[in-house]
This record gives sequence, structure tokens and C-alpha cells, in this order.
Amino acid sequence: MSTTAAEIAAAWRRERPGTPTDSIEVFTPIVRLAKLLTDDRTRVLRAAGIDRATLDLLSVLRRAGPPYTLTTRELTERTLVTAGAISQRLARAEQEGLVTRAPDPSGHKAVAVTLTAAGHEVIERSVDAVLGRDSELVAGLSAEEQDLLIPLLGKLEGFVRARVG
Amino acid sequence: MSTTAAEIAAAWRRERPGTPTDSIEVFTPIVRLAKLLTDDRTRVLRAAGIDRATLDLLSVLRRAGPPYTLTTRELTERTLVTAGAISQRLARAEQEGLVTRAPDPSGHKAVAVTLTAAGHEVIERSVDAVLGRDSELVAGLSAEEQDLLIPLLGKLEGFVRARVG
DNA sequence: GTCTAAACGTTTAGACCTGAACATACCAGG
DNA sequence: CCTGGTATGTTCAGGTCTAAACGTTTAGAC
Repeated sequence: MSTTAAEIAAAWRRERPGTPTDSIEVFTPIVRLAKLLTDDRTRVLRAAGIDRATLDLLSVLRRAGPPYTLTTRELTERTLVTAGAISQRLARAEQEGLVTRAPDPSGHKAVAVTLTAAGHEVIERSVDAVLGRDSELVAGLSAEEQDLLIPLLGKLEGFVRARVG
Repeated sequence: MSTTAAEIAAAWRRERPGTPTDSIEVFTPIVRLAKLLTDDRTRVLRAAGIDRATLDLLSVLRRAGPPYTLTTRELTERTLVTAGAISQRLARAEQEGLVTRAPDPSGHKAVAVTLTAAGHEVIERSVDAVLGRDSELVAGLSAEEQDLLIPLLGKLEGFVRARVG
């Protein structure tokens, strides 16, 4: 049993008239959905012997296409975590032999990160499981509903992104 | 500069034809928005000398109305984190004098958690700041767009919730 | 009364992240 | 040259979470 967003907003208005509750019904389900989805993905991946942070890292490299190389800065830009977190992810992944780090000639002090054969295997083995699972979960909405939802989310993300961080 | 969800899906299809990408344009913005919003809220609250986990805890108690008391189990149900996390949050909040814990006569081994006067002050001081900020951010969508978005998110949340955890 | 199962809460180990401090490499002017 | 500034990465301290193991209390069967 869980409280709905509408109930939360109503409770604030009842307890504190004047509380600005107009955002609650939009943001509460978004934050909850994200938590449900990421926790579920963590569990799916644990069964495959990998963690979510590492999967994100390997996915970005895999999607880049051959030669599966990006600098640390590029990884940071594509990942929505801090440079410190990327550095730690890289240390773990390198330790496990999934990526290599080497000086990159271009740019200031760039480090070129490259997927190893082992890293490639890991991502091939897990990406279908993860995205297949997500496919099941998104099927709660019809294609028409998804087509309605996607542009709204895109617009909201753009607006929020311009005003934070 | 960040990759759009559509670009991510296209990259997977290009690199791995057959990859099930239909969920990406829905779930990627949801997960990103949640991260942008929670990180931003963390920063807003740090300025007020409180952390997000504690605010969530105090909010649930405050919304319950007088006498601002709930059991640990009720807090867990309303919070989407594990019982262990609630236990740790309570220990921190109790340490800071924001809540009290006492045996609850009803139920098995229930612990009654109650907001103190200090906890009440903290929540009164920060809730308008947090929800006011969220109000600014949700204004990226018109009222009509929000009315379109809310039921879609609700339907999706219900579907996902029934299939995870 | 006694026993057993279920409900409830806490502790602990292991992961991950942020933000700030720090270290290093390149570049452009003087 | 050489020197400050900018771009990059890394390290570290502090904080939070999950999941699993554990301890405790209550209710119900008999």
C-alpha cells in the first residue's frame, strides 16, 4: 500500500493551506518510477554478475561503435554523474579487465578509455536482458500513450536541465 | 552537451540490430529527470542545513497531521526505501532531536515515531522552499500538458509497481 | 499455558555517489 | 623560454542505500 501523489498533495493542502503543491503530481511519480526501475535493474544485473554503474559505463563505450574508445571527459558528459564517480567506475572496471586506460594524444591531459574483449562480452551478454526487461515494463502503456508521453518528458527534461546544475 | 534518448536508441539499433530499444525513450528521460530533481533538492536543502532523507521522513510525519505519529512500518510503506534505511534515518533524526521513538501499544513490536517541536520547525522552514523550487521547475509544462502527463505517469507507475519488488 | 509462525525492527557489510581538494598536462603571451 | 591559466583526471572524506542476517514481540492453535 502506497500513498498516491494526489493524496500527498491533498494532505499538504489540508495540513498547511497555501503550500505550493502543483508540482507534486508530476514529480512524485517520476522520482518513484526512476527508483523502481533502477532498483529492478540492479537486481537483474546482479543475477548477471555485474553492477549498474559498470553497465552504464560499458554501454556508453559500446554504443560509440568501433574502436569503442572515449575520453574520460566524454564519458562524464554522457553519464550524468560527476567526474569523480567516473574515475571510480573506471578504476573498478579496469581492475576487472573490462576496459583499459591509456594517454590520449588529443587534448590537454586526456585519458582514452577502451572496451576490452572481456568488456565487450559482458555488455553483449547483459544488454538484451536489461532492455528486454524494460520492454516488458513499458508495455503498460499503449504505443499511442507512449507517443503522447515522450515529447512531454522531453520538453520537461529540457526545461529542468536548463535550470539546474 | 548530452545525448538525447532518441540518439541512444538509434545508436543501439545501429550497433546491434535487433536490440529491444522501445523502452529507451520513455525510461531514459524519467531516470534523468529524477536524478536532476533529487540532486537539485539535495542542494536546496543543504543550504537549509538538512538532508533529503531526513526531509522525506519529517514530511511523512507532518502530513499525517496531529499527533504527528506513525509506526516504523507505516513510514516504510510510505517511503519506498527499505526498513533498514528507515531505521538508519530514524537513528539520525532522533540523534538530532527531530523525532522520538517509543514503544507503541498496538501491533506486534511496533515503534511509534513522533515529530518533536524542533522537527516540526525544521519541516515548516524547508517545505515551502523545496516545493516552491519544484513549482518553478514544473512550469516548463503548461497546465494542459501537465494534465496530459499526470494520468500517463500514474498508469505507468501502477503497471511497473505491480511487476517489480 | 506452550509452542510456532509471522510481523516488526535493527545491525552490518558492501557499494556507490557527491563535492572539494589536489595533481598534472597543455597552451598562449610576454 | 617560462609562467599563469585552463582543461583534465584522481583521490578522499562523508553520507546514503540495499540486502541479508539477526533479535524480539505478538497472536493463534492446541
